[in-house]
Amino acid sequence: MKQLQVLRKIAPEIGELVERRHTVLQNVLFVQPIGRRALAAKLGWPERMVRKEIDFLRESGLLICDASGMEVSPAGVVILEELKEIIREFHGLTDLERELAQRLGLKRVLVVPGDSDADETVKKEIARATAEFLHSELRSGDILAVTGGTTLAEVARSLPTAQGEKDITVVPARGGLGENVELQANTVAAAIAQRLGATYRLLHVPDDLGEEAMSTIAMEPKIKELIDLIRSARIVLHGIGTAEEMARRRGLPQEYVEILAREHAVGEAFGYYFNRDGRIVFATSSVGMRLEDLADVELVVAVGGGKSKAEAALAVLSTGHQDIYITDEGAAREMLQRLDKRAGRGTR
Amino acid sequence: MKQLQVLRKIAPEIGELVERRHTVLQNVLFVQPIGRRALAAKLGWPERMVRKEIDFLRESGLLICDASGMEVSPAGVVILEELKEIIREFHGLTDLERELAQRLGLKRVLVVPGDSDADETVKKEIARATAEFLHSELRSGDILAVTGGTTLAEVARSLPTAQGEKDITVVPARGGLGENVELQANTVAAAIAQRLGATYRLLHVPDDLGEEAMSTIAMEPKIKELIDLIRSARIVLHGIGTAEEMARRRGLPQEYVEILAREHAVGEAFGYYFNRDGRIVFATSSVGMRLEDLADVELVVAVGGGKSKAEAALAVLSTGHQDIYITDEGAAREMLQRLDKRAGRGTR
DNA sequence: ATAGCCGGGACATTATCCATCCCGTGGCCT
DNA sequence: AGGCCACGGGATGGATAATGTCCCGGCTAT
Repeated sequence: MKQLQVLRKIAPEIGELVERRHTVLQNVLFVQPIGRRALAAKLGWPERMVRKEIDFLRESGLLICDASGMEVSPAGVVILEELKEIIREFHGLTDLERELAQRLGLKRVLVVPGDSDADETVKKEIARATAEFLHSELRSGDILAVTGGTTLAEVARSLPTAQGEKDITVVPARGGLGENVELQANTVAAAIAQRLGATYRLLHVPDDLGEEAMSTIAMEPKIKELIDLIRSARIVLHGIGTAEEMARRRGLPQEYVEILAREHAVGEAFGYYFNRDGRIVFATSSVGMRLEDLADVELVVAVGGGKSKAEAALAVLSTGHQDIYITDEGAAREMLQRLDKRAGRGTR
Repeated sequence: MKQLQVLRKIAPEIGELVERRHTVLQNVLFVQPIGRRALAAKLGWPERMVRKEIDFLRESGLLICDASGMEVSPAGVVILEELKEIIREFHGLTDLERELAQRLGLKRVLVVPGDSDADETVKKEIARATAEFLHSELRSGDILAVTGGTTLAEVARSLPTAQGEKDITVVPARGGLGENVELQANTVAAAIAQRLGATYRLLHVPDDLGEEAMSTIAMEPKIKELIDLIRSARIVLHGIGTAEEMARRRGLPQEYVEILAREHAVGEAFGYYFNRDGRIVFATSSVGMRLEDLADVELVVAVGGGKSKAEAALAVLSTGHQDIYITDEGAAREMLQRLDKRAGRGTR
């Protein structure tokens, strides 16, 4: 703990060094087997630099090369695991977590090193951290409501495959959202349930229905029962997206996109679009968990990383409904910076 | 602890780096203020290397430069202190201590990093460690018997200046030994006593007396009383020297030197010369603590570092009278190596 | 006053690093 | 089964940084 800080004082370059090698190792692990050139392109590093690190890691036995490319050796995987805590220390993430949690009024914030925008393996790490957290929180009898999105889909893949000794039900937080099918809440819920050995219930509701049709459907006994089940969830796990990207991904009609622009929507979470003050400025017509229902949920976990999502996350989290926020360093630092800027303007 | 080992696996060069800077800092602290060139000469490093580290340390605020040379800043002193444990970890000294203690049948071995032969500050560190250990072991009412030697003289200088709240008596283990006065046991005893705020009794006996004259003197009531006091010591702290060097330092007559050579004397401790099996092959004629008296002493502490003293230390320690041995890494590793070699030959 | 050592700067030389290309090979697709 | 593509590893010339060495102005101690 303290020793690392001392080391950094006497030899600051070790930070860079360790991090470079950690990044290489992690990225190789992520898409192994991979070639040197592809890796260089992926990292945006000069090929020679990648090569140097590769050479070192290979000679250290942390990486093995065969004809098809490079892979992380078992020893490398162990090292990678052990490095995690060190990197966290280097980045001062524990302090960052504490400060962000306090400023956002959350129970806890989890921050993984890196920035999803710059390094896609970071997203995997977020998912991994989320999966780990989820796994430790889930109890028998729980109802878990989840949303869709790339991050959540990744969370499912990061969960350990367990036999269903716990009696858990996984449901989508809201109905189908017109996205790519493997990113839909239904799909994610099913995937998570499968990993957990849990049961799941799906909510198949078209997304582009009018308000009346929607309420009609919601009256349907079987649907209604399911909606009630969703609203009784003990844990809600949802992603956070930027308004812009989500609108694009859902193929939102032009008229609605204009509304979003006019109202300065920046963040999105399970179908609601928020402006930077956390006010709902638009909502997709769907059924299931509503924003106000979150107040009755015991544990609301939000996930989302990447510097570009910082403003979105601030918007969503300022609704005050979340308990836990899992993100990456890029988003976390950007959020703090924006909060500082606002505070500065506020007191001026 | 474990983190350091992980770091070394992923970035072995940090060991070198940290150690270089630590060495510079420690050496500067030792003879500050000192100039760049003098330091380079002292360390035997290229001037440019010293300069690079100096530049770094200065910019980090660990070192300050004025016209008269460089000094370690207060922050540097703190870092230096914190680095000690890290360096110990790097060198695996804890394991080294354990193994050596077991092989030598000692209660405990203390090893400081480095080699006194190559770096004179290491001797200071041995002295420092000895002083610290001594300070923690001394109790009220103790009688402490010490020998002479450069290391022991340094121990005195490393002791904290304390007011004499403890009732301690410091005595020389044996009579005057014809050495340089500030290295004599009497002088060392006085110096240690002064630092501890203790009382001391000195034993002024010429060194070159015949055996008969010596016994006559030993019969003298006041002398006898003092000798008895010495033999009742609870703690004995003695240095270890190579036979060759001690003979030279004491100006031993040629005839005796020949005896030492013929008998393969390698080690020396308070006037006794030992061959590598720990057998006494020669003894200076003096009075005070005899080898066999050590059996009745509660705590016998031997001190001595430097690779060149490894064989001497092995000889002295194989008498089995010592409880604690304080040394440096250079001597410790050399001793282990020699032990291994002997064991190898033994089983062959 | 002066001689010696101090830090800092300058500079040519050397070693290292880096981008880029090429080659033999193995797997994969056709 | 054969050709193609991407892989790792090696080689090379040019850029870049590190290095050894010297000198200078200033301060200190004598």
